[in-house]
Amino acid sequence: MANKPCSMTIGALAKAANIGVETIRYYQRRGLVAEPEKPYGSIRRYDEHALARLQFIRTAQWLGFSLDEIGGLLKLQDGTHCDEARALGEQKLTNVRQKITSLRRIELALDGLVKECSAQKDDVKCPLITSIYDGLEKGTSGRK
Amino acid sequence: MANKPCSMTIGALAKAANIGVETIRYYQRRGLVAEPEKPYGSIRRYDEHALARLQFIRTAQWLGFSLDEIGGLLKLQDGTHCDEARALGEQKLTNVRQKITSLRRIELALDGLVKECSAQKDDVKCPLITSIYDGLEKGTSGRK
DNA sequence: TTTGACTCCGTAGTTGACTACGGTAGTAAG
DNA sequence: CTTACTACCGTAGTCAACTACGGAGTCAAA
Repeated sequence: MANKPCSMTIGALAKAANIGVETIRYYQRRGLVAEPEKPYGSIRRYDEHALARLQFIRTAQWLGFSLDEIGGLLKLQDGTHCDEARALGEQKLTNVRQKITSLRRIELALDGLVKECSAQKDDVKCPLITSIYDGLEKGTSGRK
Repeated sequence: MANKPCSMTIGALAKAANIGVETIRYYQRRGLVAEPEKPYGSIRRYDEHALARLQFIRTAQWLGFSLDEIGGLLKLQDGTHCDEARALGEQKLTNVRQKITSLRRIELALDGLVKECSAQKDDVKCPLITSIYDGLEKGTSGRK
């Protein structure tokens, strides 16, 4: 479990995480990733923890969490407020489950649409579009 | 197959579609819905076609399409571009499935975290949070 | 006919998540 | 030591999708 010191500049970190430097700085301002100490008259250095955190953020983001929510998730990390952490975790879990349910409905709907689309040959109307028009019974959602 | 004229003001339309008036006007500016003729010195009236289109937009939005993409879908309406529509649908479907997969991984992780957290209440550290970092192998993530 | 709600329209503000700019200061290759 | 990159930092701009504002016109009930 030993690993090299692995200290990088913000540029190298950005490259490693496939994120823009400015974006990292933006996350720092938002408090999502820490700014490491800056040695007097020198430059900040980042390690693989910073990288892991950036990757976490990207993943969570892709999953549909906002940066604010991700901030909440990340607070689970310091472990100092286990109860709070658990509450947050539970909340997120509920949230995640809702998202899964919602996405599954969407999946079903899209799958049906695409299949109908492939099935129809030289019809005048595209079933995908007509179906969207006809409403396809979505969940309890308005938008987003 | 006959239906009443069903002409509404923009306010009534908004209410019927459960959308703000300003949002409708915004869609008009974006070219997603048409502005009906305005009788000299009077007010525009909207029919059930306008309503259908608004619902189409909302549904498509729920399916994960952006307004630009929706504009694209609407241009395919004549039905002669079914293949294109299907391609768009398939793309979204893939996207949705990736999200579901990832969310299920996070669901597992969160579920584990919460359970462990309840199990050992007054420990100094929640030993589990780190596993969010390790546990999320995610797919090919960039973002969004 | 008055009054109050609604329409019209252009423009401007908001939110979330970046992305760019510009000046100064550190760093690394030759 | 010079030169060419970065890094640092604050501030400002962008993009999508709204949302609000203000003033003038229109409609409908009392």
